[in-house]
Amino acid sequence: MQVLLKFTMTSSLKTIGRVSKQTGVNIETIRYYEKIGLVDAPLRSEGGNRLFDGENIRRLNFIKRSRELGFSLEEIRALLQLSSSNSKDCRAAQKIANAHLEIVRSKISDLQQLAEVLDNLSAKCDPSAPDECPILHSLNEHN
Amino acid sequence: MQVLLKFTMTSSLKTIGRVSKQTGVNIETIRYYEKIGLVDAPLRSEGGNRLFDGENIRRLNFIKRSRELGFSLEEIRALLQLSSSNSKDCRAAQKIANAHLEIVRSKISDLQQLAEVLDNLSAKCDPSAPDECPILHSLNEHN
DNA sequence: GCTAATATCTGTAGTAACTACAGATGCAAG
DNA sequence: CTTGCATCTGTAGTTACTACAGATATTAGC
Repeated sequence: MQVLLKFTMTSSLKTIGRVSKQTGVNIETIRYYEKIGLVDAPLRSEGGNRLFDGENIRRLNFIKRSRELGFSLEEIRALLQLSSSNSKDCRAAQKIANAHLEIVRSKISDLQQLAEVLDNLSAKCDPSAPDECPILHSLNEHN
Repeated sequence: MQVLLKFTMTSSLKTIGRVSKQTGVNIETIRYYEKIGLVDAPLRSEGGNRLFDGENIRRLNFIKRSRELGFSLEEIRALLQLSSSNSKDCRAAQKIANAHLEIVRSKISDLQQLAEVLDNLSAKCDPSAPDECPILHSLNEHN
């Protein structure tokens, strides 16, 4: 009890709702990250509510930013390890980022081809012509 | 039995394995499509094995091509309806395709931004510098 | 101090579009 | 007629969450 008071004075622990608002990570998602061991379990109040310290929050922000860059949770798990290890292995981090970049680039290329095909199909459509729709036709017949 | 024989003579029914190879749709996936009602249940042999006719196979090809264009199963469900309705509603098909095209374009744009950020981060990396990795740094600090 | 309202808790089930089994049959070839 | 491959059903796993239900915790107002 006294220990807890000391803590709140020096490091201002926050409830999950506040943390969620501050980091932009959904409450359920925070609990999910804890469940799969992506973040450490935070302290608890007497009644059992989670209380997050600055380090907990920093990690959530790290994850949030990484997700925004499209990293998978497993990639993030690796990045978090690199980040917290004292070696700060830049080479390893770069490797993960480059592998991810490759995937992103190949997705872009796939989607660009898709967009072109779809665009062509749609352009050929003449809604006033009652007979055959080029889109449905193309899906029905093999190229 | 006689009916079945007649059928096999005129329309050459195929087992799921053959159909899978012919269409490139996985066996389990074919069964899955049947389960969710995306394709009709095919005929069955006396022993209970599925036997696919030409129409079954045409539908699977339609779905395969649509998936390759990135349509969701629900979009495909609608396209299949349009395709089999006697109206052949081109306007409706074009609407689905255009909506899909929009999504694809916005994904491309998102991914391009991602690629740029990742590329910048990776480029700034100097693996020989032992101290701070720009990637990890960027993920740790808020922009 | 007490009550009402709000926040949080755990645990489970649902999402999309499959894939991967296990254990039981079907079927075709030798 | 047996051996072996193909199929069958049904269930659980995948990714990264989200959405409950029903039970407590906490806080604000009186």
